[in-house]
Amino acid sequence: MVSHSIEPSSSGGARQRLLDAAVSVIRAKGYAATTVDELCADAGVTKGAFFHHFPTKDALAVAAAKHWSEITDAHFAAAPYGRLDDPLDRVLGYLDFRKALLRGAVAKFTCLVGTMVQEAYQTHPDIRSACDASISGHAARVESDIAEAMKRHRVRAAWTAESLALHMQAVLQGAFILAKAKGSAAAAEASIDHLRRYIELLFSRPRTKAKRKI
Amino acid sequence: MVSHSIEPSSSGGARQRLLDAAVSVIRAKGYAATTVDELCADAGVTKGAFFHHFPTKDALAVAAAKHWSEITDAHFAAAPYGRLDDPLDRVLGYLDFRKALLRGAVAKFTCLVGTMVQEAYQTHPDIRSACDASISGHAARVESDIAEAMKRHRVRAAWTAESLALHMQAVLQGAFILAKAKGSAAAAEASIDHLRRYIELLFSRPRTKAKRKI
DNA sequence: GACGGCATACCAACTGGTTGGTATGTCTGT
DNA sequence: ACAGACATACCAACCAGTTGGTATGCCGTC
Repeated sequence: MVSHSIEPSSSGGARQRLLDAAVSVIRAKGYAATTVDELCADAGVTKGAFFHHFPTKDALAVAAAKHWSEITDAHFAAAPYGRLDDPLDRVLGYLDFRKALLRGAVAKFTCLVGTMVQEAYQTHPDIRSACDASISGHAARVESDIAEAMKRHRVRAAWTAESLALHMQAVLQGAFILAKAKGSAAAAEASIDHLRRYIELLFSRPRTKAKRKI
Repeated sequence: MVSHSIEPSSSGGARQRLLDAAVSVIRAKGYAATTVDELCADAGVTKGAFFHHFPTKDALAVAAAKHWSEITDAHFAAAPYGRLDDPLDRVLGYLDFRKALLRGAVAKFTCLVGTMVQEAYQTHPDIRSACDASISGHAARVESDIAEAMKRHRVRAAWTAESLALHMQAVLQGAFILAKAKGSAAAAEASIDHLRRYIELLFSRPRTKAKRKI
C-alpha cells in the first residue's frame, strides 16, 4: 500500500463495493425501491460502513453517477473504434459498439443515470445534475468526433454537432426503455440501426458494414 | 349495476380521481417514491376508498397504465393531423404535434408508462406488460400510417414500418429523459427535429414546413 | 309502497413490518 | 496514542395494507 493513491476512492474496500452494488442494484430496481440494507448486503458490508462513507442515501446516488461516468468513460476509451482514422467511422463505430453491448440481461446493459434521473429529476436536484453531467459529458465525447466528421466530409447543415450527439443519447436511452418494456433487446437494436442509417444519410455515405436485420 | 363490473371506470368518483392523481404524481416522483397516502391526498379521498377500488398499489399502477392509454389515444385521435390525406403527412404531423406538446413543466408533458416501466420492468411483471401494451399500442397506430406511406410513396426498404414506429417512440422516450436531465425541453425538441429529418430523408421528401432552429 | 336484504362506495383509526439514519463500540495500521 | 475504517444495536418515522364501521342505492316481496 503506497502513501496516496491517485484514485478518487483511496480505500479499495467498502466504498468501492458499495458503488458497484449501487450500479447493479439501482439499474435493476430503480433508485427509490433500492434500500440501503440491500445495498449493504449486496456489497457485503454493514450499515455502519455505508454511513461512514456516505452521509445519506442521496449522496451515494450522486457518487454512483460519477462512478458510472468513470466506468463508462474507461470502457469506451478502451474500445477499438476510437483508433479509426475517419471521425465519421468513429461515430458509426461507436454505434456498432453500443449495439454490440446489448447482450444478456436487460439490467446489465441499461444506463444507470438514465434510470435514476427519471425518478429523481424533480425531487432530488443534486442527483439530477449529477446524471445530467454524466449524460452530457458522454455526449460531448461523441460530439467532438461528429464535429470533426462534419469538417472532414464538408457537411454544412442546419443542425449542430451538439444536437446530433444529444440525439444519439436520446435514441440510446429510448432504446433502453423499449428493451425494458419488451423484455428483450431486439427493438433496441433495430432503433440503433435506424439511428445509424440516419447518420449515414446525413453524411451521404452509402451503407456499409452494418448488419441489417430489422 | 351487475355483480361483476370489469369496466375500466365504472364509478365516476374516487376511482377516476385516484387514476388522475396517479398520472400526475407518478410522473413527477416516480412510482416507488409515490405513496398511497399522497395519492389519496391528491385525489381528495381516504385510504379506505383507495383499497376499496384497488387491491394493491401495484394494481393501481396497472390500471393507471390503461388509463394513460385511454387519455393519450383520445388526445391523438382528436388531433388535426389525423385528417391529412397523405399518410406521410400524418406521420410528420404526428411529430409536429408531439413537439408542440413540449410546453410547461417537464412533469406535465412526459410519459407515464415510460417512467413507470424503468422502475418496474424487473420487479413487477404485470406493470411492465401494462406499460408495454401502452407503448406498443400507441406505436401501432403510427405504424399503420407509416405502412400506408411506404405504399403510397413506393418506398422499398430494408426496414419495416413496425421498427420505424418503435424507433419513433424510442426517440420520444429518450427525448423525455434528456428533458428531465437538463430541466428543459430544448434538447428534446432538437431530438424530435432530428427524427423528423430522418423520416423526410427515408421518404426522399425535401424538407418543408418544419421550423429548424436546432 | 313499505320493507328487509344486500351489494357498493366510502370513511377513520389502527398495525406490523420496513427504512433511513444514529449512537456507540472495536479493530487495525502507524 | 490516535485517526480512520468498519461493526452492532437501536430508534423514530413511515408505509402498504387491515379492520370495522356507516351511508346509500337497488331489487324483489308482500
